[in-house]
Amino acid sequence: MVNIYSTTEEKIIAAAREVFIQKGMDGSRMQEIADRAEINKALLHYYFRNKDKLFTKVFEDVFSNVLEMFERIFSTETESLDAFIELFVTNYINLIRQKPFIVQFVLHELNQNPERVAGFIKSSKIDPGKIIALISKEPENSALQLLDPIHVMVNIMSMCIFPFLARPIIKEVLLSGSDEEFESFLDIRAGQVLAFVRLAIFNNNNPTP
Amino acid sequence: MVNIYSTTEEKIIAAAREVFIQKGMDGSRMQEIADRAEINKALLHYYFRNKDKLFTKVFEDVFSNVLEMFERIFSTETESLDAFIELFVTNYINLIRQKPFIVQFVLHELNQNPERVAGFIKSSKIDPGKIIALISKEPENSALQLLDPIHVMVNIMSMCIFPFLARPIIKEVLLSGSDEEFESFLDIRAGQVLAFVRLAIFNNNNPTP
DNA sequence: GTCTATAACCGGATAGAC
DNA sequence: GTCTATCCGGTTATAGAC
Repeated sequence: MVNIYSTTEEKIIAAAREVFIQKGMDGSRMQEIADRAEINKALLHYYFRNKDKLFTKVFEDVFSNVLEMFERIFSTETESLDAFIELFVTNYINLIRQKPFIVQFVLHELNQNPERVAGFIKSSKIDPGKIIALISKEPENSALQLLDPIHVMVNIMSMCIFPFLARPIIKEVLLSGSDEEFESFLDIRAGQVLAFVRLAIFNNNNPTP
Repeated sequence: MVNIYSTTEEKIIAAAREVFIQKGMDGSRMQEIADRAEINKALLHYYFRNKDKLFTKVFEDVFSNVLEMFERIFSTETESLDAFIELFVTNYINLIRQKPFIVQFVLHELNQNPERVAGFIKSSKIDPGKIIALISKEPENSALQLLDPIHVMVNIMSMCIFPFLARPIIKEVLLSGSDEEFESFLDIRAGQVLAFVRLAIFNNNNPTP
């Protein structure tokens, strides 16, 4: 719930985040946000003139979390493609695991408002060209000569993100329904993805020495 | 748009599907559905007592599309794991490409109403155990001894579905923004996923003879 | 079955006191 | 800054004629 020691504005944002994430922009009610922030509705409008501005604020806060992590990863110097992929996969899965709601929230907004989200990414310091280049210059004996670097990039992202979106299906249908089992699934997820990718593109399962 | 030769009920469902898919349950207006079906609002309530019942009807129709395809795939006898994966990947990507809206729609409902969707799947003839078993009994020299079959299954599904969810990001950030380029991306997607999976689990890129 | 008109309600937003 | 009270537009849903 909402920390009672924070300022009113922080309480509002925290409450709004909870509600917006769970119900989406259209499904959320200003009344519910006010209740959860333990203030009244009028005060919401005092701090953020209307629902749309409040939503935008919350979205930008949440999305900047993702962007910062990406920027951190993309600006880390790595000695090899393998090292970069390891960095990417482990950090990404870790972040999402800590804040699983992010994925759904961003994806929903992505489809309501594609230009806005794409704009955010483009105006960040993230440069996917860097990895595409890294992948492209792998030695000729590697499997990467058969694969399009962009598809490889998409493959890696897919495997990191998708399980969090399909959580209920994985939990109920592939596993046997318990939360603990899904957590165990996540415990080994990064390792499994990494092994899968290494087998596909380096033909072995060894990290670069 | 809506076929003028269909019955009123069909027109309503077609119109409702368009609107619900684009705006979600909460974002949709009965008025817009009525306009698009070229009838008036009262008639909506005559055929489907309320918005919720109409939504449920539309969702069940759409979701049964996916289920039928899965059931078809899962009941096809294949001679090898490789053949099964090829069947799965190509059919799945094909279906989604024809009806890209399905993914987002199902995923949204999945998170609003996890039990319902999981229930649908469970009560279908789909048995993921069959593939898990197929994967598990691969020869000992295969890479599959290193990988958890469930994760392999999730990997394959992720790579098929995710691109349709992240479409705007792939289009704007990884490609250079044109729809044609995204379509070309999709043209080779099934082949790329298949090659990636084969490299990972069979150590080569050859279909079973 | 289909329509017009309207009831009933809900939710975002504002006025104005403190 | 925070509250109570209220307005007002929009949306679902129904009544009732044809």
